[in-house]
Amino acid sequence: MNIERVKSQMRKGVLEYCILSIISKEEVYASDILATLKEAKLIVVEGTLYPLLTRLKNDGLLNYRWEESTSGPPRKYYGLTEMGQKFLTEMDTTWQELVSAVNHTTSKTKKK
Amino acid sequence: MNIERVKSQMRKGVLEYCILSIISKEEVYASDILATLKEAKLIVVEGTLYPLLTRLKNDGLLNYRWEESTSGPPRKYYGLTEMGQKFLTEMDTTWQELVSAVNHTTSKTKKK
DNA sequence: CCCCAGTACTTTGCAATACAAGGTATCTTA
DNA sequence: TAAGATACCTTGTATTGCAAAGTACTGGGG
Repeated sequence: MNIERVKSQMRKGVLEYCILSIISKEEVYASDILATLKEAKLIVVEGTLYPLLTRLKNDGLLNYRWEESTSGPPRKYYGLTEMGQKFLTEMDTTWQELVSAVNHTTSKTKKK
Repeated sequence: MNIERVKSQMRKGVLEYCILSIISKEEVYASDILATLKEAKLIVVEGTLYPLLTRLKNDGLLNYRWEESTSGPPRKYYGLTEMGQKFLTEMDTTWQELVSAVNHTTSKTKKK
C-alpha cells in the first residue's frame, strides 16, 4: 500500500472523462492527448490510452480520420460523435456530483 | 457503455479516501459507514466494503475493537492508526491535485 | 425449546481495465 | 540502406468493485 497506488486509483475514474473532454475541444491524435494529460499531471501511458480510445470508438462516442504527417507515419485524429458530446455532458454532471459527494464526506468537523 | 458504469468507475477512485475520512471522525462500524456513504450519494454495498476494510487493516491504516451490541451480533468498530492518519493527509492532497488536474483538462475554452 | 427474522460479518466467482512490455509499420535522414 | 524517430497495436498480469450466497449471533413468538 502506497500513495502512488491511490493516485493511480483515483486517476482511473476520471480518465475517460478527461479524454473525452480533450477531444471535444479539437481533433487530436494519441500523442496530443498524452501531452495534454501530462501537462495536467495525469500520467498515462500508451498501453492505457490506445485500448481506451478503441473502446470509446466502439461504443460510438468517438470517430477518427487518418491524416498524413510530414514527420512520420499517418495519425489517427479523433473527434467526438454526437453521442459522445451528449455523454460528455452527462459526465460533467457526474463529476460535479462526485466532487460534492467527496466534500460532503470529508468536510464535516471531526467529532471525537 | 452507459453512464452508470462511468459513475461506478469514478466512485472507485475515491472510495478508500472517503472511508478513511469517515473513520477519522469517529469510531464506526461497517453499517455506519454504509449509511454515511449513502447519505453522500456514494452507493456502496457490503461485498465492496468489507474486503476493503480488511485490506486497509492489513495495510496497517486501520485497527478495530469488538463491541457488544444490544440488538444482534457484536460489531467491529474501526479507528485510524497513526499511519492511517498520515495516509489520510496525503490523500487529501492527492484529491486536491486530482480536482485541479481535471479542472485544468476540462476548463479550457473550446478552440474549434 | 426451537424456529424465524433481523443484524453483522465473511467468502467466492466474475468482469472490467490500467499498466508494463514488447511488437509492427511508416517515414526521414544521412 | 541502415538507423532513428514516430505512431499505433497487442498480450499478459494484477487489482478490485460487485453480486450473490454463506456463516454466526441475538431475541421473540409459538
